[in-house]
Amino acid sequence: MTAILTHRPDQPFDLDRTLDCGQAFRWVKADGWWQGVVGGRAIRIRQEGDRLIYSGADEAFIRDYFRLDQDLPAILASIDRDPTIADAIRRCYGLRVVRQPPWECLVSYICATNTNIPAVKRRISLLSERYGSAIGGASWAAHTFPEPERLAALCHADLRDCRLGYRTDYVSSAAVFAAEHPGWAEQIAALPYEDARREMMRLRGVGPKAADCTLLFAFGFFEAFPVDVWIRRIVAEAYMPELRGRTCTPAEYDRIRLFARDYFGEYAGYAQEYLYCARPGPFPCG
DNA sequence: CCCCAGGTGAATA
DNA sequence: TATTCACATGGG
Repeated sequence: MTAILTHRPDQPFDLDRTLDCGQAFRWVKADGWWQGVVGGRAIRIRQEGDRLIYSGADEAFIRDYFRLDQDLPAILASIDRDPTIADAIRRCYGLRVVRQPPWECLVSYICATNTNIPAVKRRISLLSERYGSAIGGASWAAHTFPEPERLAALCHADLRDCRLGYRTDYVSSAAVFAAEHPGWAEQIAALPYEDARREMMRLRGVGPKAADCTLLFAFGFFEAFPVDVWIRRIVAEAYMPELRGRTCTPAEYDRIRLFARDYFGEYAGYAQEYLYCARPGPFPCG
C-alpha cells in the first residue's frame, strides 16, 4: 500500500541529500525510488516537491525517522554563523539528520573506521543478507539487520567474511555486550551527552569518532560533532588554521569538537553534517 | 608500487 | 601525556 505525506512548505526536506550524504548505509536508489530497511520495515520512498510517496511504514514512522517535525529552519539559523557554513547550508538545504536504530548504527560506525563509505555499505549489506531475516511482501530482497544475538553466535571466520577485516573482533564483542545488556540503548539515551560518550567509548573499536556518530545519528545528541579526516580538513581550513599535519590526536579531536560545540551551539551536529555533505569530496552535495 | 578512506588500540618514551 | 605503528580492505 502506497501512501502520500505532504510536509509543510516552511519545513524543508530533501530526500536525496538526506539519504545520499553518508549518514545511513542501507538505502539504495533504484528506478527513482529509495529502498531501505529501517527497524525491520522494508521501505520504498520518493519525493515530488513537498510530497513524499512511500510504502512499508506508516506516517508516524516516516515522520519520526526523518525527523520531519524538527524545526529545520530554526536549527539552520542557529548554526549559520559565517560564510563557510552558510555556503554548506545553501548547498545541502533540506538535509535532515535521521533517527537510526542504535544497534545497526553502532555496528555501522565500528565498520567505518579507516575505510570509505562504499566499503561500509558493502559490509552492512553483507551482514544483513547473510544473517538478517528476510522481510516478506517487499518488492526487493529485503533483510533486517541481524540482532546482536545472531552476530554474537557467529564464528570469527563467518563474521570476517563480511569484509570486516580487523574490525571483526570489535563487532563480535559489541554483539556479545548488546546481547548481554538488552537495555544498553535505553541506558545510553537516558544519560547526558558526555556521560553517554564515555560509556560508548568503553566498547572495543569505539573511539571518539564512532561514539559521536552513534550519539548523533541514532540517539539524537545534536551537540555531538564527529571529527573524521574530511571534517578535520574543513575545520582546519576555515576555523583553526593553526592545525598542522594530517593525523588527529585525541587532544586535537577534543579541541575541534569543543570548539564546534561552543561556536555552532547545541546543534553543532547539524553543522558537522552540512559541512561534511558539502565537502569537496567524492560525494559532494549538489 | 604508491596513497587514501566518516579511526582505534597497543606499545613506547 | 604525546608519538608511533599495525591493522584488513578496496579503489584510484
